[in-house]
Amino acid sequence: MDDTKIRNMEEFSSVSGISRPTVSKYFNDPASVRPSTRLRIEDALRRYDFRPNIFAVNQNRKLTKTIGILVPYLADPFFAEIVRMIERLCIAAGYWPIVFSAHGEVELENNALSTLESLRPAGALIAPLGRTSDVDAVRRFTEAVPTVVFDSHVPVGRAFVGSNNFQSIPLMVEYLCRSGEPPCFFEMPPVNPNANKRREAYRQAMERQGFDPMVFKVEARGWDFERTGFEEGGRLIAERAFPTNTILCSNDRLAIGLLSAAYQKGFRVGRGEGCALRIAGHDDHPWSRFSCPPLTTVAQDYRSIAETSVQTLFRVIDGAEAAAEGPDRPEVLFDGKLIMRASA
Amino acid sequence: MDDTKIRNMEEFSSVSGISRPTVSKYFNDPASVRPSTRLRIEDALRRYDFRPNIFAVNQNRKLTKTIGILVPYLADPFFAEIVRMIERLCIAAGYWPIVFSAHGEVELENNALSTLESLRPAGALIAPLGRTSDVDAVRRFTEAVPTVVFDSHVPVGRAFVGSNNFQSIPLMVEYLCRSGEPPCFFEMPPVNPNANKRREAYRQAMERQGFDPMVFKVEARGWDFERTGFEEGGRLIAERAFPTNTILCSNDRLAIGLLSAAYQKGFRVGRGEGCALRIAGHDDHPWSRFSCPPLTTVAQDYRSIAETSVQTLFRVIDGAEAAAEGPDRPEVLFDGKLIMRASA
DNA sequence: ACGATAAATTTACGCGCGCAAAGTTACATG
DNA sequence: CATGTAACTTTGCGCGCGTAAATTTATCGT
Repeated sequence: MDDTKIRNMEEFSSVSGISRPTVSKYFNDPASVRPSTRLRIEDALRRYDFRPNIFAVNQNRKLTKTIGILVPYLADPFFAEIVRMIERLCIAAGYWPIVFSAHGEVELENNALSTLESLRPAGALIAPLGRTSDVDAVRRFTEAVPTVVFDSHVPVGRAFVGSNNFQSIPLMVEYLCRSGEPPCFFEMPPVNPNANKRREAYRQAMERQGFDPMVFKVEARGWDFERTGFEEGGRLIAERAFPTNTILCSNDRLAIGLLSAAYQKGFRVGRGEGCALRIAGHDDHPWSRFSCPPLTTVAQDYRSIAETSVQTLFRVIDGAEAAAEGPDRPEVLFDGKLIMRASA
Repeated sequence: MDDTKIRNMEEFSSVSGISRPTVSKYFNDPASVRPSTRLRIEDALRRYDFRPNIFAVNQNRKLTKTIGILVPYLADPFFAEIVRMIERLCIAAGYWPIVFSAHGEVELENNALSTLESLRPAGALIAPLGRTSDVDAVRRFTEAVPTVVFDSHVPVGRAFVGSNNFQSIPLMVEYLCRSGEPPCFFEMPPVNPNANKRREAYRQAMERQGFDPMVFKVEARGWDFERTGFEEGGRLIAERAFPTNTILCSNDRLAIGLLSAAYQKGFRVGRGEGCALRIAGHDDHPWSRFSCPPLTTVAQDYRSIAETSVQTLFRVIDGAEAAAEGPDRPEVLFDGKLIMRASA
C-alpha cells in the first residue's frame, strides 16, 4: 500500500495506467470494462485505495445510488427492526441507504423530506407520521422522488406495503371470543393511520361475532406507548372500567405497559385458572416474547414487508412498475399470524 | 408561490435581484449580508423555494455541515435513544446528522466508516463495535475526520465520553451486598468493551466488600441479549447454578430476559418476603421500568452523554479543543445513578 | 454634503467528475 | 492475414457552486 495520497480520478488513472473515462466507467460498473483492464484498475486500487468523490459523482449523475429511508420514530422497536432489514437489503443491492427519523414531529419530518429530496436519491422508502403529517409536503416529495410508502397508509407514492389490519385484528378478536370473554379494545394514541384502522377492524369483527364493540381511548401521549399503557391502562384497571376481563391493545408496546400495571396492581394475567385478566397485543415486537407473561399477539411479517417494499422500489426505479401514482397506486398487504403465548 | 422551477443559484439570483456571490454568501450565513438584501432574498425564497445543490456546495466547501453518527446496533434501545438525542442536538446547532449502524458486523462498520469518510463530514460521533472492530480502520477514520468516541471505549479519536463503569457497578454491588446476599455477575456476550469493564468493576467491588466474585459467562449470541438472558440465564436458574439468590446482569436487556425466564419457571423475583431471586441490571433502558417486576438498575446519564459528546465535537471542530489524539485524548465519564425498583 | 467604510457587483477560475465525440488500439472470427 | 467490432484513449465541455480580486454602489457619521 503506497501512502502517496491520490487526490482525484485524474491522478488515479495515471498511476493505474488507464485513462480517466475508462476508470470512470469502471466505477459506475466494474463489469463494463474488459477483464484485463479491470484487473489493472483493481490492482492499483489495492495499492492506492482511492474512492471517487461522492459529491462530484452525484452532482453529475442523473441518478444517484442513494436510497432514503424515513420513519416516524426510530426508537420504536418496530421501526428499528424494519429499518435494519431494509438497510441490509439496500446495501446488498449496491445502494446507499440513508436513514432519517421524524422523532414524532411534523417539522422534523418535513426537514427530513426536504434534506432527502436535495440528496436526489434514486428512491425512497417512507413511513410518514400519517395523521399529523403535512400531507402536501409528503405528496410534493413523492412527486419528485420515486417513493414506496410502508406501514403508514397515506395515499401518496408509487406503492404501499403494510400489514392487513382488517385480517389481523379479526383473527385475534375471533380467537379471544371463542376462548373466553369478548375483548374490549384499548386504543393507542392516534399517531398514525394504523390506530384508526385497527379500531375499525375491531368494531367490525366484534359486530360480526354478535358482540358490542367496547373501545377505550385515552389521552394521547405521543410515542411513549408503554407509559400510556401503564398509567392510563393501569388507571382503567384499578377503576374496573373494562367491562370484560379481556383487553386487546392496539399494539404490543401499549400491552407491555398494561401488563406491567396489572402485575404491580396484583392482577394475574393469563388464560389459566386464577387469572383475572387476559391481555393481547399486536405486532409481535422483538421484546414481546419476554414480557411477563409472554404476550399473545399478532405477528406482523417484518421480513416480507421489508423485502416487498425494497423490491417494489427497485422495480419502480427501473421503470418496470406501472405508472400509477397517488391514491390508485398498487397496495400489498400482508396477513398477520396469531402468536399464542401465555397472556391471553 | 411561483411554480417556475429554479434550476440553480444563477437563476435564483436573477429573480431575486441580488448577485450570485451575495446569494451564496447569504446561504453560508444569512446574517452576513445587509438586512435589506437579506429581506429581498428571503422574499424571493418565499416565492420560489430554492435550495442550493448539496453536492455542489459540499464539493467546494472545505468543511461540510454534515455530522456522521455511527453506532454498533441501532435496534438496541440504548443506542436508539442516544442517537435520537444526538440527532436533535446536531439539528439545533445547524448541522446535518446522518446515522449509520454497523448492525453488529465488522464489515458493515467498515463500510459505514468508509462511506462516512467520503462524505467529508465536519465531524463524527462514533460508538465502535469495540472488541470485534477493525481497530486500524477505525483509527484511520479518526485521523481523517474529527471524531468523538462515545460509549464504547476504544483508544482513538479526539475525546471519549461514556459512563463510569467503575463507579456504577460498585454502586450497585454495594447496595446489593448491604441489602441481602452478595450478587453473582451474569455477563453479557462481550460485544463491546463495556462488557469487560463491568466484569472487572464487579470483581474489584466484590473483593473490596470481602466477598469472592462469582462470574457467569455464557455463549455469545450477538446482540440478541434478551434471548441470551432468557435461554442461558433460565438454564442456570433451573440448574440452581447461581450460588446466591442475587444476580447482577451486565445490562438491562440481559436482565429482562432473565426476569422473563424466572417468571416462567415460577421463581418470584424481588426483595420482599417469599421472593426467590433478586435481579438487577445496568443502563436503565427505556423499557426497564415496565418489566415485571420493574427492574432495579443503574441509570446511565443519557442526556449528559449525548450533550457532552456533541458539545465536545463542536469544540474540536472549532479548533477550540486541545490537539491530543489517540490514547491520550481527554475522557469524560459520567456517574451512574442507582434506580431502586422492585426487582432487587 | 462630504469622505470613509461597509457591502454589493462583475468577472473569472477551480473543484472532481459524467459524458459525448472522434480517433486509435485490441481482440475474435473466418 | 484481412475484417469487423468492441474497448480504449484523447479531447473537451458542463454541472452548480465557493471564492478571490477588482470595481462600483450604498450607508453612515460629522
